[in-house]
Amino acid sequence: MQQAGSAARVRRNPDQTRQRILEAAFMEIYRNGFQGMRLDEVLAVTSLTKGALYHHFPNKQALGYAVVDEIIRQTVQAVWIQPLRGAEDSLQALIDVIDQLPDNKPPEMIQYGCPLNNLAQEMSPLDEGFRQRVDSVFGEWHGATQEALEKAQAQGQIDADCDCEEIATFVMAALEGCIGLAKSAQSKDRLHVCNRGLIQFLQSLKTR
Amino acid sequence: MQQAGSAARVRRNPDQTRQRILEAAFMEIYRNGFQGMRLDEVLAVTSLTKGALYHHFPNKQALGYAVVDEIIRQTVQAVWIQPLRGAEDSLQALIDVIDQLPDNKPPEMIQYGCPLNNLAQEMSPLDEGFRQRVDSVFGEWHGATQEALEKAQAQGQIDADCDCEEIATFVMAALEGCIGLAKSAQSKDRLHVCNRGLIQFLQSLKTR
DNA sequence: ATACGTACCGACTAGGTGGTTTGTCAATAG
DNA sequence: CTATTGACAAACCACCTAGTCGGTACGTAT
Repeated sequence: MQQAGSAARVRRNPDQTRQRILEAAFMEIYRNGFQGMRLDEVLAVTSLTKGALYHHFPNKQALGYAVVDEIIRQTVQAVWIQPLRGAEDSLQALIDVIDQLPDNKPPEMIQYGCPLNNLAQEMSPLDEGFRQRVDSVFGEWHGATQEALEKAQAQGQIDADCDCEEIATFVMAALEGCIGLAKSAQSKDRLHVCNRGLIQFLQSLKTR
Repeated sequence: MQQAGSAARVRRNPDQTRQRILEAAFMEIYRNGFQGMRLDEVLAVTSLTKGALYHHFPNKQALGYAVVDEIIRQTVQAVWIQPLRGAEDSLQALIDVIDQLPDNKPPEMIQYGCPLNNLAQEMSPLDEGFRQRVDSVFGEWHGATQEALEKAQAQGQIDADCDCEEIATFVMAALEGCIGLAKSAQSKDRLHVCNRGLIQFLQSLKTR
């Protein structure tokens, strides 16, 4: 028995410590923005100290970058990219993901919006490093969406003269806009309404 | 000759002083967000002092509220609402405004996005006062868009079974999404692509 | 057992930031 | 001309916050 207090954190586990910092930082950024995140709050949540944080990250900016690269990117992959890969009816899969969005991650999504877009809007004009990382995640998402549309097009579900790359861009934009409007209204119903419009658009692409 | 320095600011003009503070604050908020706006920077830009600012506004929050109520609201009216009122072909007027957006306010719109949506995304979860004011401006915008669509519907341009209120919501959301994506890519071209998608959606509503 | 490097602690610092206060001068009323 | 109020100046304060630094304890190789 070498220590009395904080018995739970058994021994040293630097990887887990780093991960805990990342996840706490993500939540703080999600709620308050990057500029609004306070390192002291991250430390309070994790029950760590300045020493631990600055051992794992050289400064606040690097912590923010790591949150984008390691936390947000994975979330986007899980929510938006994985469900499309391997779906037979990829257009329907896309519609399903959008349709089920309001019920998948409530109420945080309504209250705080999309973590990726939040950072994009806050930091893009202020910090080129953030902008590039966020844009890179958008790029992955865009690629998966485009692929899904092209597959549907190859199957004859979508008009052959549709530009799937442009449509994928618009779908992403519209979706972020829907989430953003719902957030500013703090209303899940508004998200439903908005998403219905987006699905209506996707339906309008179908060959008849 | 009662004073040597600062000869330009002729005499006292409280209304103009207040307006200068508001406009400088707007620009700082537009660039850095509300939390990122520094009062000292507003004062430096206006060549005023703390005394002047706190004479006209009780605190930073009230200044932010006034920026929404007096600056941003007017801008939205001028850009989005006025062009729709009184147009004969209101659907085409809507399309025109969207289409000409990238060339109307460059490059600030690309770099910093939509002032209204920026504040919505940053402050909605953090400050209910901001949220309500921003939501109210969105409401005015929504109303004008809905009216334009309903007028087009009454003229038989749009399918009778379209829900113009819902479509208006989606159009606003998609537009904000387009601007946001363009901002995160810092690319005017991306805004063009996105807007094209939105216009394609509006065209798809037309009766044939 | 010893030595060394990694992981982490926690007090401290420097600079920034919203807000306060006291004072000064212009404008206007009497 | 005088008194009063509004408009602003400028120094000041209390607090916050990112970042630093010397120290300590764990883990492991030797």
